Amino acid sequence: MARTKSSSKPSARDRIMKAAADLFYREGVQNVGIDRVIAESGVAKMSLYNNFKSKDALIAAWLQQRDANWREWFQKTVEKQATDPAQRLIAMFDALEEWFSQSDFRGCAFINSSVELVDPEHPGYQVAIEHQQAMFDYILQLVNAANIANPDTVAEQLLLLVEGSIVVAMMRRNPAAATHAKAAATTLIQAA
Amino acid sequence: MARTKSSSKPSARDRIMKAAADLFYREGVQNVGIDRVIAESGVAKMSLYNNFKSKDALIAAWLQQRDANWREWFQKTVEKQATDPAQRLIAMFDALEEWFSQSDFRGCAFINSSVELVDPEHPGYQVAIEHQQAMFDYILQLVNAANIANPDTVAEQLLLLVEGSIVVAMMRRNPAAATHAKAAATTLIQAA
DNA sequence: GATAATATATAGACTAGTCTGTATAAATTT
DNA sequence: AAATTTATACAGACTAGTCTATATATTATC
Repeated sequence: MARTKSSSKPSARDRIMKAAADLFYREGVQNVGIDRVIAESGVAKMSLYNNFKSKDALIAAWLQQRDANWREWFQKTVEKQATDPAQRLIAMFDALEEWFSQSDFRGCAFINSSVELVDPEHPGYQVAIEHQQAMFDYILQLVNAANIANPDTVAEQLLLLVEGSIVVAMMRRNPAAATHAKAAATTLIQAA
Repeated sequence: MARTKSSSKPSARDRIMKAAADLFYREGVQNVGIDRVIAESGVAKMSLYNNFKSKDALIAAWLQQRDANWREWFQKTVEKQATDPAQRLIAMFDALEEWFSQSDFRGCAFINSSVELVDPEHPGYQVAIEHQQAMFDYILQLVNAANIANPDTVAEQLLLLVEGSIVVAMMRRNPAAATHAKAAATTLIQAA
């Protein structure tokens, strides 16, 4: 966290990012106004607009940061559970279940934001697409390392299970979707 | 469509429902204001509030109608393509591909609306959950008819492929997710 | 068939509040 | 003293929903 040199309190930018992260994820980018973000972060409105040129820019910055943080958490959680690539593919769904079980789980920030933003040209939508692509790339990398036949096809299939389980877990508010996705993934990997 | 006896023009309620269906699906329930709906439907504001007690009620009514219409289309499309239950399960993904390929495809109205509405207690969110449950019930019915072992588990897995392919097709604006889901479904059904 | 009663639809002003973004001046920090 | 951050006010557009009053149909009664 960037801090001002001698002060003990995080910079305005960091406080804004933290408040935006909480509020945007919990209630959605369109349901949270700029006034809520500045109230929660305890920052003046002009400090927000000095650090971000618009709300859309703040949304994009939040999604960029969340993409980095979330994928780092996901990959670390997967990789500490197994070393074998095929087992790591399965471990993805244990990581997902852990995520789904968190009390503040409210689905995928990137799916949610693309729904809310509507316009694929929105900078935040672009980050969301890149996040999904990064997830695919990670899965593909594991599939390749596991020497599975038709790696691209299998990676696409596993991506569907990941995204599908997120959506189902969110709507039902029930993490069990991860268990079903794990079983399906096991079958698909064994068949390939 | 309900019409007044001698007039040729649809009732105000029908015009509102049609305009709401177009706008809400295309741009999302939170991005479309009541004024847009009345402008598009050519109806007075009071006609809207005489027919629906609030915007939230209109959203719920739209989702109810879309649930009925969409599932009727889906099941008919599936069932005219095959009579064998196992083949019908696979045909679901051909129907999805047809849907994904429509130029106005913008994902699942029920996933999208639950994201936008946030609150699970919102009447529209409830309809969305019921829609997903109805999709599960339909899949389970076909799985049972096909005499597949562990029908509940397999139905859950196929639901993940359905929902996952919708989300991926939406974000990428590419219907190919249906093809991958179809291949995965074939594998899962054969394995069971 | 003419008239009266009822329901529905209309236009548009209006309330009271939200939204993003800007401007300004005082207070604080370096 | 200079730069940053603060609080506050402001602009202008948008939000859901209410209200009144007029107009047009449909239906019921005579």
